[in-house]
Amino acid sequence: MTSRTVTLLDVARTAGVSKSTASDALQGSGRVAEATRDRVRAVAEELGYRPNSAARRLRRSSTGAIGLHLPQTATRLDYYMNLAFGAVARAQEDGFDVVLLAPASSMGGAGDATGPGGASGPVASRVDGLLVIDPEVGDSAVPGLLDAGVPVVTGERYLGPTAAPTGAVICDNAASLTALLDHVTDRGARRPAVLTPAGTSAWATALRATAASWGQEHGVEVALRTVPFAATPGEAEETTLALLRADPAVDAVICAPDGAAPGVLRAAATLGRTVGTTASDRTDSAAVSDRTGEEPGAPRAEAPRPTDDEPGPHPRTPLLVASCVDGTATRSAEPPVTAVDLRPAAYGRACAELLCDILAGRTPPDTVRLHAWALETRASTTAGPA
Amino acid sequence: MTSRTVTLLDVARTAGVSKSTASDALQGSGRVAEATRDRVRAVAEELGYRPNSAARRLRRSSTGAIGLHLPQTATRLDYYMNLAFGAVARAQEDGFDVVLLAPASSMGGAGDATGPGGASGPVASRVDGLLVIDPEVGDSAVPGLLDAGVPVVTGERYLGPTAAPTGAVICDNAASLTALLDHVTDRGARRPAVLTPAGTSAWATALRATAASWGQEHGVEVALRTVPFAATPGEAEETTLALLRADPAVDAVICAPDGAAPGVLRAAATLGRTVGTTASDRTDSAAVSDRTGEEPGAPRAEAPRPTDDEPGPHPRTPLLVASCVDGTATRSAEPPVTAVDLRPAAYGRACAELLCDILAGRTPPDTVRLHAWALETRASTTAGPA
DNA sequence: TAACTCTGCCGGAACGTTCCGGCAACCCTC
DNA sequence: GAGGGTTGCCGGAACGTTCCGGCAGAGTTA
Repeated sequence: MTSRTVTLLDVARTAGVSKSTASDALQGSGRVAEATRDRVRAVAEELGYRPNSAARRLRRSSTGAIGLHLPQTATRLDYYMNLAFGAVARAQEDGFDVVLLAPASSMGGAGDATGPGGASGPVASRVDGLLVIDPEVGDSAVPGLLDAGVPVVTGERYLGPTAAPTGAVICDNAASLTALLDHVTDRGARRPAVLTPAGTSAWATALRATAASWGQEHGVEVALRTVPFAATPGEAEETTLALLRADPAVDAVICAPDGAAPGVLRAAATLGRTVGTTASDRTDSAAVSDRTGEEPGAPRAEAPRPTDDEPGPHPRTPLLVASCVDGTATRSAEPPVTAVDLRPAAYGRACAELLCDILAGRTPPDTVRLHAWALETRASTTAGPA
Repeated sequence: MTSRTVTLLDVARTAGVSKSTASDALQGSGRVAEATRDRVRAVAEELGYRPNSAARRLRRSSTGAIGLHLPQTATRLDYYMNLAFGAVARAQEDGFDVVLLAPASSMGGAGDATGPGGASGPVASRVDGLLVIDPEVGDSAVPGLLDAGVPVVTGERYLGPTAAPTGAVICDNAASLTALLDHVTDRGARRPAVLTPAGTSAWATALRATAASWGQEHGVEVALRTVPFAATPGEAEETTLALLRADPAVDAVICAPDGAAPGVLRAAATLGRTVGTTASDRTDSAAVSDRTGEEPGAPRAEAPRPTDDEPGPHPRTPLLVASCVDGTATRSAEPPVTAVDLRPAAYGRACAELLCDILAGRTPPDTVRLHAWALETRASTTAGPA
């Protein structure tokens, strides 16, 4: 247990070889006899040799890290948290660290010559590549990142003017919203509504376009309302209340942002609209009660679903509810909400993988890959008998 | 616009000084005439000089980055997202990058000698310091991080056996839960319950201890139930249902994990328990309706609160609901839930700041700082008129 | 055996920075 | 006008790696 950090030279000396040979042996480069290689490896292991990453990076002129930029508005979405950790896991496999970029960061162009005590250099000198997730045209940090001089992979395309081509992992958002609309019409909806996301991300843009075009193609009038990119339940509730009051014939609401979906459910409850296809079949509440109600003496409150015996002005058709993004909110809502699972962790992993492939030269820097989504059908659009 | 990257030597030559002087001029170190300093700075700016971080780090033997470890179970909590970005913002001010550590990562001890294509070195050689947030005793990654050989700041204390002392930013969780219990009893609760978090984090441990001791000190019997560290609404709902059925006298539920609070509300609704002190005063729903109900012709559904005209077995006292952590879930619940705002962004910032101070030698490595919380009183524990 | 081609290993030069010691020149002061 | 202090600048040596060119020696061929 030496106090000094053990260097490659120490390993080489102990193994009785030169540092070049030691390096080659450990790296697998150069020509080294198998016996020598094994010996050096053993010595390195025994001495607890840890390559100095700074030295290695200096020599190889690579930083061993990739930057991750997330939409600043999205701080509160667990979606991005999962995505981030997916990216971290994949990047680690190629030996890359993931550094979290501050939303305000960037400075890609030739601007500030690193002030006295100032922040370390520009992003280009600190990372080998960049992951830019759901880039918004309005995000001032994005253009600087896109031509920072390092390979970039965007999660969803960047719709603004762009100089250099970038890699991208994209989702077929048109297809997923179409699937959602098809699903609710299959389930009987005659007049669906879509709460489309505001903003200039490719995701939001595609959803708005699809929401508008799907109706024309199917001869169905689709009601449209816009909600913030990362809408809160309150905002969705407000919008849904206004929507359903203005147009009581609406029988399905597709809420794009996942976190906001509970708001749609609350609005439905307020207006006395049953959620799901056939209210009579719904036994979710009973199922929950059964699971927890093993204590025999407990007053088995036959509590009515808030939406059951509804004394509203006039009977209404049930309301189907779905979301374009799956997440904790949709999964754990009551009833659970049908949603498109974008599989954020896998998505982050795919982005990191593409970037790693580009950095390793395994694929061209403008490669575009498709990320698969999955429709999670839940009680909010089905009878869901237990 | 030279294609070659411009180095310090280029700057020095152009400015007509030696590289030493150029370095001193830009760093503010050494003795340099003011005129020279300005000239070098100007040249550097003009040439677009960017210091090579790898070289700098090699020379200074510092990496310019700090690692951030988050509880693996907490991937879905926006709390940690906010905390992370707070830390990033603060770290940036001292020129540090924040690298996101994979939950499975670590490898602090002398174990694996960086395999051929393997991940880059151990965490100690990649970062100058570590931020370990809400360390759980059961987290296998934590011990390795704590004695990785670099300064560590923990967010909340680590309760396991620890070799080297670390810095810490802590919250007075006992005080915050006490405040919550005092608050609900002030508001009339006679028999509060606490849904304590499972796990071995300092936060969870302190809450459990306080929940148990507060009752004794106040001569009040506090009902206790344990829920997962990052419980879902469904889990909280189930637990609350069981709790309220077993003990209908419970008139306040304090749910430790923020994301789970809506589940308590759902359980209350199911059992026909009004949430808040005086149900008759509640006008939240109407307020929402007013805001959205501009359209005059819209059928102004006089939808009853699901919890109003309650046909439950027998009349019940209203239920107060609160949470030990504030977040999107508590803020946007219906009604909004009183919670302790741990101010995660500021917390992350405080952790990063302490680590920066330690790394800069501005404070001893075992410094402990207190982070202030704030009680956010909301409708779930008040009459909340409008 | 001379002329080759491999194989296995090594020396040394980078990579771009920081920092220490030194060296002129200048300014005091007696 | 010699001694001592200060100021401004410089040369060079690290830091720990990778990688290129080269060099012995063994094996192969003529």
